[in-house]
Amino acid sequence: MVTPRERARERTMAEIRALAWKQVEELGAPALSLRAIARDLGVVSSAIYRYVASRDDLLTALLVEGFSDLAEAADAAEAAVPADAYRERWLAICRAMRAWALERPAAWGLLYGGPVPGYFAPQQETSPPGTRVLLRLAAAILEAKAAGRLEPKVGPAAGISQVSPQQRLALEAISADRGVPVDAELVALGILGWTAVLGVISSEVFEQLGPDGAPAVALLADIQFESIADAVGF
Amino acid sequence: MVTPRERARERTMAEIRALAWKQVEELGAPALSLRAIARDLGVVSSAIYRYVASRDDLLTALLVEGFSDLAEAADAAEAAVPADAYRERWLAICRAMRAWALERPAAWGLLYGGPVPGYFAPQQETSPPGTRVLLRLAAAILEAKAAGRLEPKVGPAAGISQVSPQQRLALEAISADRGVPVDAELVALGILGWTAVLGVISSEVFEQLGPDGAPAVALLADIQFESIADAVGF
DNA sequence: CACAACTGTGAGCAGTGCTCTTGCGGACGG
DNA sequence: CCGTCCGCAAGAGCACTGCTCACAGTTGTG
Repeated sequence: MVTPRERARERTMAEIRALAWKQVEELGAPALSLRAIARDLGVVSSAIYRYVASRDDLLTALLVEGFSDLAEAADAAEAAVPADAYRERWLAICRAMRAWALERPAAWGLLYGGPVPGYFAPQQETSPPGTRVLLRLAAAILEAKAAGRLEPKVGPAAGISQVSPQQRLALEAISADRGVPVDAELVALGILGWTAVLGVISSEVFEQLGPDGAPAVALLADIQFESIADAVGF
Repeated sequence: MVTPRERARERTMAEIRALAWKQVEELGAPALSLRAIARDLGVVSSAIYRYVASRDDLLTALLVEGFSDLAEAADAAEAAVPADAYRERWLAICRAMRAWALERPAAWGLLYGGPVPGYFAPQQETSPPGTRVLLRLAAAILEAKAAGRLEPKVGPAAGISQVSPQQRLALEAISADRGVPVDAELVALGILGWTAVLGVISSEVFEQLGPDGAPAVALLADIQFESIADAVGF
């Protein structure tokens, strides 16, 4: 039983989220203003607090929504690739992440940029959607490994350097927490890939390569993903 | 001829910058408040504007100072390593960057995190100090290559994938702009290393790996630098 | 129908960046 | 040595922010 009131409330909530995204994408995450949303909504400023407890509360909601949206884009891209084309699955996710980030740079900044001042994300809420993409990438690596189709080119997994015993213990404990027991070398490899991908995308989105560095990163993005895939061993 | 007045002014300026850094490191970059600085300085709020034109102006000054400080830390670390130990030079810079970032997380966020809302860095001012570290890393690669001591393990430079003709043209134009003509494969490799290093450090500093992901990244940071060095071909 | 829950109003507090006018005091030229 | 002038600080003020609270109106329900 859904009353008209509930329907109206839900519509208002959706409108608030939409306006909030608009603000974030136009002016950046910390410029998010509840009063401005109220104005756009044609309502007095204090009325907003009937719908959202605080600015941080709204920010958390956006964060969760953003992570979920990104994860769904990645999932969709991955689903379009045969399950046994491990490298292509991994690359498809990377490319989907990049496309999403370029389409919504401020949203990417909200998710993976520096922390918003004074705001600390409640990890119990943001963590599940926030790790979805990472887990998909990890799954591609694990499945490739299980199928004997992974030949890492760098790091300990390639036999170049070594994971110390303490590191091994700590890493295996962490992956066991996640429910998927894997060996330390693979965890190291997965995290290397993840951080490298984040670095590639963030460098492009945040324009961290000096004046005319941006076009270079743009040109190279796909080559970089391929290179990381090489390194991981696909 | 330096008047006492100028000395006093310079002292006040330095104090303002110090207080500003303190605020940035305690509360984050966008929480930087000129009024708060004035309070700490024991002066009325408007007096600050005798020293700094605007909040953005101060932010730019901090940005330049931060980049320079980081670059000097990196230079010092590199100088402690023999010039022909290319891999170690490159690793020393990476480790210095990470140490600096962990020591001053908010400062790292200011330099390499998402852009501060509403603030657009004047690239002509921030770019020269901002690219110093990148150029040092690039120099290590170039010199290693010249000495015949570089064997890339991934990407086009390893012959795995290819740089398209248009990409080659664009990349060589860009590196020519910088004054150092190098071939496209090396540029791709250098940028790959740079973005990967940024990704590793930012992931750790910004805690982007979920709840207990941070310790894993911390444990792995050095292994990741080694792996990236492997990939680049040191 | 009456009561209760929900929604919107407007005033108000404390904080922000930034501008403007006013006045003080040290530095400098005659 | 004195008067002028300029650098500095003060304080009021504008427009904005998040957030709270007492109040009024509307709507749903026992």
